[in-house]
Amino acid sequence: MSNGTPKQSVEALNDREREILNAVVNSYIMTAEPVGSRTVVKRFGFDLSAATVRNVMADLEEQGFLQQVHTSSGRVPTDLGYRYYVDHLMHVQRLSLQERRRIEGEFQNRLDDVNAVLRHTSHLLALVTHQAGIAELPDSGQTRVQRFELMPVGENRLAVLMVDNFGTVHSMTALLGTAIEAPRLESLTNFLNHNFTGTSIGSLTESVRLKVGELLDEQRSLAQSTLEILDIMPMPREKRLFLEGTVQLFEQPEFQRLDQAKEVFGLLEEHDRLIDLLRKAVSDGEGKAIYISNCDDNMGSEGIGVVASSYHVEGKPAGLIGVLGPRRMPYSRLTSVVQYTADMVGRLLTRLGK
Amino acid sequence: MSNGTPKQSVEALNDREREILNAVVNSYIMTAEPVGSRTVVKRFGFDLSAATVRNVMADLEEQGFLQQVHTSSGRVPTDLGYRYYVDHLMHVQRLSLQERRRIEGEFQNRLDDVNAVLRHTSHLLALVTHQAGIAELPDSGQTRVQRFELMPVGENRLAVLMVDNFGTVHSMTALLGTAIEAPRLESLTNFLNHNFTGTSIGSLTESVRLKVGELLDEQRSLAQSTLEILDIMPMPREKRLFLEGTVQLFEQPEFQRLDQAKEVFGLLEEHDRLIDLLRKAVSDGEGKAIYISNCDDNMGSEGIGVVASSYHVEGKPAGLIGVLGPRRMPYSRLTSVVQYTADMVGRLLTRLGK
DNA sequence: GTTAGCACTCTCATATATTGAGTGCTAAAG
DNA sequence: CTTTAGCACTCAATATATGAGAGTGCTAAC
Repeated sequence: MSNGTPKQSVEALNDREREILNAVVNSYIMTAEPVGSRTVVKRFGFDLSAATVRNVMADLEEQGFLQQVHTSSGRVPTDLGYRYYVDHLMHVQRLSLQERRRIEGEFQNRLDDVNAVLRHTSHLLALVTHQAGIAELPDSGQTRVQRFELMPVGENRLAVLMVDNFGTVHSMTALLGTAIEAPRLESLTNFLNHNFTGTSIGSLTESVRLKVGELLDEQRSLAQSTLEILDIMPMPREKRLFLEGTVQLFEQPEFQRLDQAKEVFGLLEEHDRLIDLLRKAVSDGEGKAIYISNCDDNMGSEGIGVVASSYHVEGKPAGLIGVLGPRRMPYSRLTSVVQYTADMVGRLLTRLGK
Repeated sequence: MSNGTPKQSVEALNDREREILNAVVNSYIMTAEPVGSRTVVKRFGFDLSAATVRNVMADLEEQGFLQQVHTSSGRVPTDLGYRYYVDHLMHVQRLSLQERRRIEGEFQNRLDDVNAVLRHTSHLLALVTHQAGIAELPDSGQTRVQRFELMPVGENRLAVLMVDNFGTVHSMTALLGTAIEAPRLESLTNFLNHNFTGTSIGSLTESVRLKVGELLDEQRSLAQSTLEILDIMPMPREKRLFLEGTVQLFEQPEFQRLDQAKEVFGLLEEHDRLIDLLRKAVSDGEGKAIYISNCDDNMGSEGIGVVASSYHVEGKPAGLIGVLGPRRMPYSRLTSVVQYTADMVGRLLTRLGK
């Protein structure tokens, strides 16, 4: 209604508008420079005059897809512009055979450990995309207990070891009030293995709690001990993601300004927020899993973009991987890289999980 | 001899020179601005005229302690100037009771795990000093094997668990060529525990290799298996240090220039280089453990300073902690903070190591 | 609907003057 | 011989003017 408000009501653009928007975004992605009307006709061979393009661009600006950094400079895509580009204009670039080979090749060696796989993944993503590569560890709902082992450590400390279905060993230390004697320890171990093998890590505490209620009196004390241990034991609050290639980000022209750079730097330190962004990408991006920062959600993540994809283990979504870079990123290429990599990771981990 | 060469031959400064150098360094540490002669007399109440101070400062420059960023600006300490300040001028500021209380208080809770202790330490250092806090894990020579445990994982994988004297559980996975049957596994475990309990982690592989030579034929095959496992098993190449508070660095005015900032950022990513710097500090600093970047050793660490201290476990140096910041740091305060913290950490870990 | 033309705007780079902090040097005072 | 006052000089930082270049919006003509 009012002056500056874009009329999004009819989001349908006509062919010419779409073509020009596409051109502007593409040009901006490549050069990081504001795009003018002349540039558009020249670089993309439009059979139109600059003046015409100018008119169209003015329309696009009115509709909120483009933006002038100042009166009379070229135009730059807004977040809405990117969104439209990503959702309707961009045609996902298939990976060349060469690129696919490269990714596959990188996954050939040493695949014996979930951590190794995902560290490698983040590294690979960073390498191939020249952005920051992120890889989240599998959801604790997807990893299941395969076996418990208890080891006394010192007088009143107990190491609780748990192997999950991926073969990763989780170790936690519990400080006990009273020492536990050897035979009791053994029966406790048996009790744990007998009752909780196959339980997902995420619901472990819950399961134990439930089980205790069901039990006969004879086993009650065992169960009680279990609870005691699990209560004291800090739940595996381990590293949740791998992050690599962050230095590359600061090569990008948009992060040359120090305030921007500092913001991103802060973001990279907070892994929880990174994971939130990945999640947001997957849910926002209608299958394309692209998040583009907009000023609305003030997550302190202005000016960045995220391409993410979830990897599946045994058919179920287990975790996320992705890349983070400036808002101006070659999404058309990145989406396929990320998706392909996610495929590989999923297949690998499925095999690893037997 | 030649023009610009400072005559370090007689490093002895007279009282006035020392006082003025001290004033300049102190002023620069506080303000991060080049210091002029007038500033010195005013801020430090010298009973001299600016002109006199000017002459002295010119002398100090000739001797290589001060430096002009350009003809006719105030002076700034050189690395040599800092070095002299740290070694001869600075009087270590004792910690206030309040500060000591704070540090002690922070170490009261949850001290059940080496990792937790050191993560906490780096965090604390960052918090108290407003610089980047670093804490290295105990030297692998100091941590000794307390117990082994072997668990089969899947068909041909073996989880090797090792508890060290601090109660930390190290777990590694070894991929085996052939499956190992249960009884053999047990004897292997016994073999390991019997022979290698008490060995330091650092020399473990070495010890095993030696032992194999000494053994009778009957036990030979066991030893052989051990070697096989240890060879395949990647040696605990775990996280070696904790690092926190890095964001604060970029508040400092010296890291406002992007090229400088990027350099430091790169340095922070490379943990090996950080540890080298800590070591360097401890060996350079004649008991004060302060490293000041100078252009000579081109470690890519221009413009930074490090205050470090080693913590001792059972009387022997086990690891390093410290802070990293711009070269201009309030060393007089930091040294005591770091040393006091190192004391605490050492005591804590000694208790933990029984 | 499209285009050419033109006036206008704004950034960027360059040149120029001004100010202020600080220096080096010299000559006089202690 | 040491200290100081005075003065000319240097240099960074700031503001100011200027022109070029890129790009726009608008209007009138095709």
